[in-house]
Amino acid sequence: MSDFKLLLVEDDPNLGQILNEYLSLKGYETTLCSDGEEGLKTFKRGQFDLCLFDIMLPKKDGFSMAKEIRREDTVTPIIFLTAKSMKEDTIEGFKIGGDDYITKPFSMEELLLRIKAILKRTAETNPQVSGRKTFEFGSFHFDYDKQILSRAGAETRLTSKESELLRLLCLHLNQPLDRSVALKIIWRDDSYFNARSMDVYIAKLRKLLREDESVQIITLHGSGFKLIDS
Amino acid sequence: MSDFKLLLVEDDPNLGQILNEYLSLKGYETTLCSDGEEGLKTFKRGQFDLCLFDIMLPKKDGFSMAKEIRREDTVTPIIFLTAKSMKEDTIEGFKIGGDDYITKPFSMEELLLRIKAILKRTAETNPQVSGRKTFEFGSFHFDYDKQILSRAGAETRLTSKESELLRLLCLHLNQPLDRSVALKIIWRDDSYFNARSMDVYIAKLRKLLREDESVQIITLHGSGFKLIDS
DNA sequence: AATTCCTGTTAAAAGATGTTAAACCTTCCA
DNA sequence: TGGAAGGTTTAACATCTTTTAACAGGAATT
Repeated sequence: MSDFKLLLVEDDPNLGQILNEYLSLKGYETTLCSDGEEGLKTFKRGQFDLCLFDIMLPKKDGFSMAKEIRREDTVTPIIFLTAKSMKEDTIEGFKIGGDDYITKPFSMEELLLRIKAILKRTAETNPQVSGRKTFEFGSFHFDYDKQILSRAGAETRLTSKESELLRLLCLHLNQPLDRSVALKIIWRDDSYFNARSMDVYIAKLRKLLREDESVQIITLHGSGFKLIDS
Repeated sequence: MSDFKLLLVEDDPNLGQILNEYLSLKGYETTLCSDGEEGLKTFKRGQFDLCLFDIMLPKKDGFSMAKEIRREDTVTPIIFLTAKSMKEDTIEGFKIGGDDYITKPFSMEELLLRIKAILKRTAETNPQVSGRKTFEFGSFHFDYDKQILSRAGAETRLTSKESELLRLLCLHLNQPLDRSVALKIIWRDDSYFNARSMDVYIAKLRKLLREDESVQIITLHGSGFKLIDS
C-alpha cells in the first residue's frame, strides 16, 4: 500500500464522495473538505503529501489556498481540478506553484496516474518530508510504526534506532543518504561517537538484510550510505 | 538563463521547428530529433534534463524510447506529446514512467509551465547530474549504484572514488573529461593534492581495465583524460 | 639538450569504516 | 529496591579506502 496522505477539497458533494472513495480504495489516506477555509485549516493541522483542490470553492477558492500554502511550503505538490478549461486559469495555477492542472470531466484513472507520477518525483527529490510509514524493498516489508521487518512470513522486531535508520535508508532507496543528515535527524548531533554508533547500526542492518542478496547497503566512503534494491 | 538541456523528438517538421524555437527563446538548450532511433542515440550520448517525446514517430515510437531509457535511468523526466487523447495511451505513458502527458493541440504557454513545474521538482536537488546508473563499454559492464565492474561473469567491487571517477569517464565515453571538471565534481576542489590523488585513481582504473585491450584511458596532457572504446 | 612542468607508479601514512564485545543505561517488575 | 532484560553507546581491534610522499619518466618549452 502507499500510505500517502491526500488532502481533497471539493464542494460538489457527489464528486467529492466519488473521489474520496476511489482514492481510499487505491490505498491513499484521504481527507475531504468542502470549502476553502476548512481546507486550509485542515492542511495546516495535518501533514499531507499531496493536495487536490477544486478551483471554485465556497469561502476561499483553490488558488487563494495554494497561494497561502506556498508562502510557507513550497514543497507539497498541489493539483488543481476545474470545470472550465480556460487558458488563463491554467497559467494562473502553474504560476502560483501548482504541479498539475486537470479539467473536468477527467477519468479517475488518469487522475490516479498523475497523482502517482507526481508523488514518485517528490518522494525521489525530497525524501525526508515524506510521511511514509511502510516500505517494500527486495523481498522485505518494513513497517516503521510497528518497528517490524518481515520477509517470507518471518518477522523481526527492530529497535527504535534500527527503525529510524532503516526508515531513512528506505526514504532514500537507491539514493545516497548523507551521514551527517542521518546523524542530525536520528541522533540530533553529528559527533564522533554518534557516528561510530551509527556504524554499529549499519552493521546490524546489514546482518538483517543479508537474507536477500538483491538488497544491500553500499558504503559511500566519506559521505554516507545507500540502500540498493536491484 | 536556465541552462536546462531538453531533448525534443517530433517528426512533424513544422511543430518540431516551432517547439524548438519557442523553447530556445525561453532559455532552454534544445536538441531536436525527428525519429525514435535518432532520439535514443542522442539521449544516450548527451546529458539531458528533460525529454519531450511525440508518441507516434518513425522507426521507434515514443513509448518504446521511454521504456528503453527507464531501464537505465529512472530519473530524467519524460513528457509525452500526442494528437490522440486516447485514454489507453495516457495510461500507458504514465505506466512506463512518464511524468506528464499533453494532447495536441496545446498552448505553448501551458507546455512551458508544465515543463517548469516538473523541472522545479527534479532540478532542485539533482542539478546537472545525469541519472544514468549503468554503463557498457568494451566487454565491461559497470553498475554505478552497486559499485561493481563486471566482465565475463567476474565481478570487481569498486571503492566509492573509483566508481565516481569511472562514472564520469563513462558519461564522457570517447570524449574528453576535463581534469578540473572531474576534480570539482568528485573532490569538490581543484587543488594540487587532489589532482595527485586523482592520478592515483586513474592508475587503479587502468589496471582494472587492462583485461580488455579495446578499452583504455588516454591521457590528454595538460587537460584531462578520455575513456575510449574501440 | 636542458629545464620545467606534468603524469605514472608504488608504497607508506593517515583516515574512515566494519565488527564484536563489553560497559552503560533505562525500564519494568518481582 | 534490586536486579533482569533489552537497548544504546563506548571501546578495541581489524580491515579497507583515501591521501600523501617519493621517485621515475615523458612532454612541452626554451
